[in-house]
Amino acid sequence: MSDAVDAIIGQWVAERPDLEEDLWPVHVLGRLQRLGRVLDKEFRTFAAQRGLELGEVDVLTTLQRSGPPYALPAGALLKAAMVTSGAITNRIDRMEAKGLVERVREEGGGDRRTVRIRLTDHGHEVTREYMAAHLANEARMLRALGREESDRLGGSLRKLLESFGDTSIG
Amino acid sequence: MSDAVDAIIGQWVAERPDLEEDLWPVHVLGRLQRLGRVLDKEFRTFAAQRGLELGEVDVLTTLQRSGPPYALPAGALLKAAMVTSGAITNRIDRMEAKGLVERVREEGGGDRRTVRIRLTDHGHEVTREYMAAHLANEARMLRALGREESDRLGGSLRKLLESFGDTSIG
DNA sequence: CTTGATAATCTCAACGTTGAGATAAAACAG
DNA sequence: CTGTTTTATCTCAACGTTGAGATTATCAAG
Repeated sequence: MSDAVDAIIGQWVAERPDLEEDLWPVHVLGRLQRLGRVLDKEFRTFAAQRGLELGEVDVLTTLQRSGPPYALPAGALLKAAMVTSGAITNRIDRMEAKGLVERVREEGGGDRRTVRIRLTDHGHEVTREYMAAHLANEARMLRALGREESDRLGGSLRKLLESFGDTSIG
Repeated sequence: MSDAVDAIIGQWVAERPDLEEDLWPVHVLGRLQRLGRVLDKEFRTFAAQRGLELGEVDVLTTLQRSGPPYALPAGALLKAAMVTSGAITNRIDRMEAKGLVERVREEGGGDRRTVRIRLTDHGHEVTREYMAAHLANEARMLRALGREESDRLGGSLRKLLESFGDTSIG
């Protein structure tokens, strides 16, 4: 069997035979790049059908899995999401308007620069429903691979992420 | 060893123990999503250091590997790049201004709707230099994995891409 | 031919992100 | 204390993409 990346590599070998020995990384990184695009599209559509932006899902799930009191500083969210400060401000503005989160400033002697983003009751409910549907969808997407090969694949991907220094959430 | 995704899954298990059995797909898809972001950033920086946008590299390499006459209709480019028509028009506008490609309309009895995008001599040279540096960079990125595990990993990723129906370039 | 449907590209406003800079608070040094 | 540096967030213009619609050309029927 062959996929789109095999076709691309085939074209390269035909056009630039001198590169053939150097094309092996494309089997991994070309596919990762392509899978990134495909998954991004898939997840974006999935979120849109439920009235959410992918970046908003990111914030919702980060807050939910952080546990009580389901509130994090904006800085923690932008590191977890790997985006810039402008993007987080934007997302929170939108989500606050939707009633999914609320900005909470420290009351007592806390740091008055930080703004904690807190999941509202509505945000909690939306996130719970979303996660259930999302996990079912992910399981479906991996049907072709099976549990055993998925585990092996996950192991190699972990190794790769570690080698890139991606060892903590934020 | 553990990576950022292990940390994320650990948080979920602590907060929602009832989901534990359903979290296994995250080991694969969560890492793919995260790798997508990391690689995107890496490749984007790499391209920017050479004065190119990632989307422009996409067009350049697609044209180069397509072989003589190094010209494709705009429609072929947008399918290969998995973007919409507006994005391709934009990219070609920019790249034409940079002298990397040129729009060529069919002369004789050809289809006068189609616009062929042709790599200029300058575009050829830029692409050749870029590919050499890019492949060296990719080999470096996979050092931690080694050739053998890279091949196994590539095989599983191919299977996944095939199951998503990603089996041809256009 | 003529009509209608399909196809290829371009146009343009809306959208989310980036990245530099502004603002304000806290931490540190003298 | 006072002045400097660092930290946390917000502001805003520029950028690339999306997605719907416009334009122009081809194809299929009658």
